[in-house]
This record gives sequence, C-alpha cells and structure tokens, in this order.
Amino acid sequence: MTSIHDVARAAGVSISTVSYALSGKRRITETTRRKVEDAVRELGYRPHAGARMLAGSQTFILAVTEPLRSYTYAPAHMAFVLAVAGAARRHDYDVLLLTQEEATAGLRRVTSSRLVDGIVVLDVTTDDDRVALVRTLDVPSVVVGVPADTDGLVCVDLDFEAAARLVVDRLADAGHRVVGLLGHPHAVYVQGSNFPPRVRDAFLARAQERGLEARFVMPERDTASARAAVTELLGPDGDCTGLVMHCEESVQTTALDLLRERGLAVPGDVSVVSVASTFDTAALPVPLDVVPLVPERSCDRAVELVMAQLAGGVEPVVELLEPTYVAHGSVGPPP
Amino acid sequence: MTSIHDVARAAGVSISTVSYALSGKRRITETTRRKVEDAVRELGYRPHAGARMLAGSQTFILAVTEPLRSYTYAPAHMAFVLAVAGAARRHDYDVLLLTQEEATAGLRRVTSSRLVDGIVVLDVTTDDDRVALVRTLDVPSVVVGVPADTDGLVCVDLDFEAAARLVVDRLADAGHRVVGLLGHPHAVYVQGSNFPPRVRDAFLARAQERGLEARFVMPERDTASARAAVTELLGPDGDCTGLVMHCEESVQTTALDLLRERGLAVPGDVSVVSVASTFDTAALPVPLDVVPLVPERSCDRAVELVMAQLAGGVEPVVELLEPTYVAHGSVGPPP
DNA sequence: CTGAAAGCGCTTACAG
DNA sequence: CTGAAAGCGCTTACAG
Repeated sequence: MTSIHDVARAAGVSISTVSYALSGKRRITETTRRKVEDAVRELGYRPHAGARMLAGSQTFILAVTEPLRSYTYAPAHMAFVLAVAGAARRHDYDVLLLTQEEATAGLRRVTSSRLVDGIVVLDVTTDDDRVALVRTLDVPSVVVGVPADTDGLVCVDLDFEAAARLVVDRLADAGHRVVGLLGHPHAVYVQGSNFPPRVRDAFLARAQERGLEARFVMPERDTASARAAVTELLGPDGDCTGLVMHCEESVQTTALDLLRERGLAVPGDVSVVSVASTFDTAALPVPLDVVPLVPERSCDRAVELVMAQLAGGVEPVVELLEPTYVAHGSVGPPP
Repeated sequence: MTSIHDVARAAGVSISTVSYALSGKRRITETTRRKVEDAVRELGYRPHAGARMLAGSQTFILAVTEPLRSYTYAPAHMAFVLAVAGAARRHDYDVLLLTQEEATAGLRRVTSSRLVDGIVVLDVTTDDDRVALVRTLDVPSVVVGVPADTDGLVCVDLDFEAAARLVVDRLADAGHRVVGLLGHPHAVYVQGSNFPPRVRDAFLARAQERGLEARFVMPERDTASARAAVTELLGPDGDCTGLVMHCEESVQTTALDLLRERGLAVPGDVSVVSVASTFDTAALPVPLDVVPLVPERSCDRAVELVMAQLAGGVEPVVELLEPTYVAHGSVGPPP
C-alpha cells in the first residue's frame, strides 16, 4: 500500500505538505500543489481511511437507519436510502446501513466507536425509539419525518399537511362537493410511519374548512381490498367525484382499473389526484395529477443539515419542504 | 471518550491485556478477564473504530454494491441488501452501501483506502463491470448471482436452472402437455440481472426434454400488459393448462385475477406455480405452489464465504443452492 | 500468563 | 509558504 510518505518522497516535500495540499486546509504554492497532485496520481495514492479517522477524528461516514418494516412500501423506502447515499457522496461521505433488528443498538455502537460522523434517521414513527436515542447521542443527526416530540431535533420533511391541503383545495376549487381519500393499510396508521396520519388529518380538516364531505378508507394491499375501498369511497350513488390517493402504486393502479371497468372517465366523471407519491404518476393507466414526494429533495436537505451541524451550530428545527402541484389533466369539474 | 488506557487503569492491567482479553487472541486468566470485562462494562468502553483499522488492519466493514436499476423490482433487491446487512452483523461486521452511480469507482475507493475488508456484489448482470473490477481487486469478494464469465470468482446463487426444472417436472408429472412461462419485462432480459434468462432457458430446455409444448411471454409491469400476456399464454383455445410465473408480485396477482374473471379454477382448470419469488405466495389471491428465492439463504452463504476468504484460502467456486418445492395446492392434473 | 513498547498512517499544532 | 514532530488509540510481536 502506498502511503503519504511515498507521495511526499515522490513529490519532494514533507508529509504535512502532502496532507495540506490534499485537504486544502492551508495555503500551498501552486507549483507545490501540482507536484503533490502529480505524485498522488502516479502512485494511485488513497489515504488510509482508518488513519484519517484516528488522526483527524473524522470518518467521512454517515449512518443511515431505515427499519424496513414488513408493511412498508419497499420501493419508496429504498429510494430514500439511495437518495441519502447519493447526497452523502456529493459531500464525500459514505453511508453505513443500519437495519431494523439493530436500530438503537446499532446507533449506539457506531457512534460510540466513532465509526460515523453523523446520522440520518429514515422513516420515523410518531413515537420512535431511534429518535429518543438520537436526542441523547450528541452526534450530528437529522430526522427525515416528524415524530410527535421534535424537541431538540433537526427534522426535514415534505410538508404533508400542506400537500393534503393543496389537493383538497384543487378539488374544491374545481367544484367537487364530496371527496374521498384512499389511504394506506390500517397497520401503517397504527404503528407505522409518521406521515400517513398527517395526510389524513390535514385532508379531513381542510375538507371541513372548505365545506366538503370527506371520506377515508384504508385498504390492504390486495386487489380485492383496494376495489372494495374505492367502491366504498365512491358511494352507492356515486356522489363522490373527487378521489385522492395516498397509497402504493399497485393500489392506485387497481383503483384506476376499477374506474375504467365501471365506465367512469377521468376527469369527466371522477377527478383523481395522487398525493405524496414517489413513483411516476404520469405512467399510470391514467396519468394523474400529483403532489409528489421527492426522496432526493428531503434527503439532499437532510444530508446538508448534517454537514451544517458538522461545520458549526445548527439550532434544532423542523424544516417542512413546500409541496408542488403537478398537473397531468386528471382533475376537472364534476359532471 | 474512554480509551483502552482508561479500561486498563480501571482493571489494574496493561492495555495489551485489555486488548487480548477483548479479542480472545491469547489465553487470559479467568480472573483477569473478568476484571477487564467489568471495567469495560462500567466505563461503557467501545474500541475506536479508526484505531482498530489502523493498528489491526481490519475494518469490520463489508461493502455491498447493489445497482438499483429502474427496471428492477425494489422489494426483492432491498431484501437482499437487508439480508446481507443482517448476515454481516452476525459476524460483527457492518455494511457500507455502494450505489449505482458509483459502482466501480466506489469499489475502487473503499478498497484502496482500506475502508472495507470485503465485498458482496449483488444483482450482477451477465456482463457486469463490477465483476470485472472485483476480479482484479485482490479483496475478499463474493458475487451473488452468476455472470457469464465466472473465472476466478466466488459466486453464490440459487440454482435457478434446477428451480425451473423442478416446476416443469411437477407440471409434466401431473400430466400437463402445454406450459407457459410468464416472465419479467423484456428490458430485464436484455440488460438486466443474470437469473431471468437462466430461468427462461432452463424452463424451455426442460419442457422440450419432457416433450411439452412451451410458451414464454415478457409482460411489462402494467396491468394491461400482464393481462394480455396471460391471455397469450393460455392460447385461443385454452390448451395451456400449466402456468409458471417468474415475475413481480403485482403481475402474479393480475394473472390470478384474470383467471378468476375467466372462471378458470386453480388448479381445476389451470395449474399455477411461482418460481424464484421472494414474497409469500401463500398470501396471493390463490395460494401458489412456489420454488422460493430466499434472500437470507444466498446472503448468509455469501457473507460466510467472505469470512472464509478473510480467514484463509477459498478457491474460486460457483455455489448453486439447491431449490425446494413448496406446495400450496395450486397444481393438479389438467382438466 | 502478562507487560512495555513499537508502529500502523494519517492530521495538526508548533516552529521557522 | 513549508517542515519536523507529537499524538490519535489501538494491535501485536517481543520479552520475561
């Protein structure tokens, strides 16, 4: 293995000059810097990670904790993990993946052994052990999502409440009087992620504010349950003309299939909007209006906030990212 | 931060004794060991990761590379990543996640900086850059899957060929004369993972050996495409009575929905088997016989083989794990 | 069975 | 603007 001494020798400088040339932490003559860089390139030098950790007390590793619960929607969660990894790399950081079975123990282990410089907590539940732990850990940490108690935390998340309001408003403005929310499975609301209840509550509250009748159903993931749920939402006399979907892609597909079978046109007979979806709703059987949840947005910001904590003080804060409404022609006036 | 010196002082021994007591690398008196362990516990001591890497030239970190391509089935791939992480932890290893955008560059970086002790390569394609790189890297590596050129590699994988043969045999033995394979989207076969072609080829070959007529279709992921594909497989006169599914859960669900709509009973009218599925086929609308792909099995073995390489010599080998047929009553004689 | 000490490869005050 | 050197916290021969 080629070490910093080899580089120093090849460049004809001292090892401290090599170190500083590489880190940019002190001013170096242009010519010296070039000599060092040439030597680095020629020798294929790469600093020893462990030595850097020990001497510099920086690891350039972030811990990412994502409990892939059985009832979570894998594609979306995977997208968040990958988005964190991507964002981290842009700051020259690698990502250590901590899984469910080891959530809090793992966080303890990697922080107290100084393996990581910071933590990104993904998919927090309302009352999350990892959040309680992170609060005590004194390691730069960012929570993606909003737990019940945000005291002392740095949180980033899409403003799900605003997202829900956006779609309700759009439907109300178009003239719909009865709107229905097709939600996630029941288990998700009970023990799951923090955001489905936030969407539900804001949806119901805004509908009331706008004087709309609102319905809410929580289908399981199977086709039959999804179909029954949509049927229930539409109502026996089909008075519900505005459908909001906050559920998995397959359930949204099933819902659209059912509408088609029933001869209900979108948006001619029923207007449909997807909220907080991570997939491309334009690729559904009917391209759907959407207030998207963009993992990259939340995760880029989360990593930025870890870096900011590393660099200096960041006050505890709950940052809610403003949602955007993307139209694809699936909302119109009621028939 | 409490260091090994603090522990040594508290236990009244030298730091080398602490180190050896913890690593078990040399014989220690029972009483001494206990004194050390007590001190460790009281002080909450955790060895500094960087110092261990530097002094011991072991990092206790494994790199996992998983290119989540857009056309891959996220739940299955996530399951593999998690299975590797779980297996690694059981050997006291952590897992560093390397993503698509950085696949080969990332492997180079983490190995040449001595950040990882070994590599697990997930979801290899037939002709995979990462495999070519890993071969030259001289770091313990295991490939999950079978690339075209396995020379010099340690590969582990389900024996997909045997799995395909198992289901064909089961259908042939039950008396079916025409069988159809519902495959993955076309893109997967062209540029994707290595195993779909293996299933396809073995399926077709075994069908021929058994004197069966065999069909093969590659639906996209949407409902319409899936329905069309099943219709095509069954044939205009419904002569195909044995359906094999090697595709995503949603497509399998759609297929079963279609059969039900057509009034075709399983297995009364059509026998159906799922092959190499990572989800629970017993939870489908009709519980399906399956030759499961169990991520934990492949990944446990993959991690074991990395550990074996770390411990000493392991010859290059392609280990194919024997498939198991799990019956759920979805195969019977043809009508 | 245990200890004193070298050394792993860096970073960063400390000097000049 | 650059260098010599201390020191980060371990592991592991080397002694006894």
